[in-house]
Amino acid sequence: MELAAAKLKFIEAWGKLGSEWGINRTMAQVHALLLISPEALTTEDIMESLSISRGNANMTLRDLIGWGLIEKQHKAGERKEYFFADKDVWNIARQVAKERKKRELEPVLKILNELSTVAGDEKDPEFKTFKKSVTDINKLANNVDKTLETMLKAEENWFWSSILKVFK
Amino acid sequence: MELAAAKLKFIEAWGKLGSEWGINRTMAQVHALLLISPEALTTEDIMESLSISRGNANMTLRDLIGWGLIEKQHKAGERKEYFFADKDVWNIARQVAKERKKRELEPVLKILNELSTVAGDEKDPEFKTFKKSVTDINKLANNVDKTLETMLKAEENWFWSSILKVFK
DNA sequence: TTAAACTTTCAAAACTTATTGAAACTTTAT
DNA sequence: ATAAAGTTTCAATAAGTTTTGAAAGTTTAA
Repeated sequence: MELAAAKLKFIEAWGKLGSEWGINRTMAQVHALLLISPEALTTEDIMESLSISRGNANMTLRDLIGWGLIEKQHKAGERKEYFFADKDVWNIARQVAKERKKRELEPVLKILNELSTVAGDEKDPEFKTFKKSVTDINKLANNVDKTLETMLKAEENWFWSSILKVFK
Repeated sequence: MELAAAKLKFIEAWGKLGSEWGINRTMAQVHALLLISPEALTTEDIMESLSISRGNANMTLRDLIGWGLIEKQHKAGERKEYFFADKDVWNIARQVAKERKKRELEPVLKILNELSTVAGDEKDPEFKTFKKSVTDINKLANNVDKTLETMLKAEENWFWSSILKVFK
């Protein structure tokens, strides 16, 4: 396979994966483009490579900075802003895990805790079923939360060797 | 908090979480409703509880069956079909993990393997950067795949106690 | 201070996805 | 065989999301 074709395929696949995970396609594609680019790129470069408008490129770049996945770079003597992506895939995974934990898991944990306080008649099947589901989900969510917490602090090699050793 | 209010809140929260995870809101809500319902429900019950149309209810129920999250139930002497959800939260988590692995992770692994075969000049920064990203993502994805594989086979208590023990 | 270079914003348009509702279809009981 | 009960389909529509592009804003150099 040719490098040029492989790049296109990679960008496309990353975009698709992103959209299945609630990250918009363009954002994932811009990230992919920067990830495989050895040099920092300008807004213009990105607009051209992906055939997107200036407005779209600008918003997307801002979002990616907000997710901690890319950074601005200033080149001495140049007006233009350049963007580059952290190339360390473990950092990327941690950064995404951190953001999703904050944006999604934590609000859910908060609600589950509230819902655990519901009072009712232990003889009522409606109450019992509700309580059991909420309690069980709460436990699961807490375990996920603790595991993510560990992941955020961990070195890649240590993390996987620990997990895979136990499970092999 | 009142049981009735708590139920509504749970259904709403589950729906929101679903939509953040690429599962449509209605599907997540129907699942939530069945999860906290001690009895199997009819299409009518669901339509009414969630104020959705017959067509939508029918499609959503079919999708949930496709995900292995709910089942049809026949009551002796009744024409109507009833639906109920597996109440075991670990089973649900496994089922979701299994489907997403199949639908999302496996296609990505396939593409990554194709992309790893790309040939090029080791001195070319374009090539080196591309190759490194693809290789690193491939490794990460394989580790996730193995971990999920273990999870699919595991008992809940064993799984979490193994993970949390190592990480404490 | 001015104007060129560049960035940001946001309302409108394009696109995508979800939902409705009525018609077609299937099953069952008589 | 028929009609009642129930289920499924799908074209039309609604709702939601993303993208555009032009105007407004900002920064820099001369």
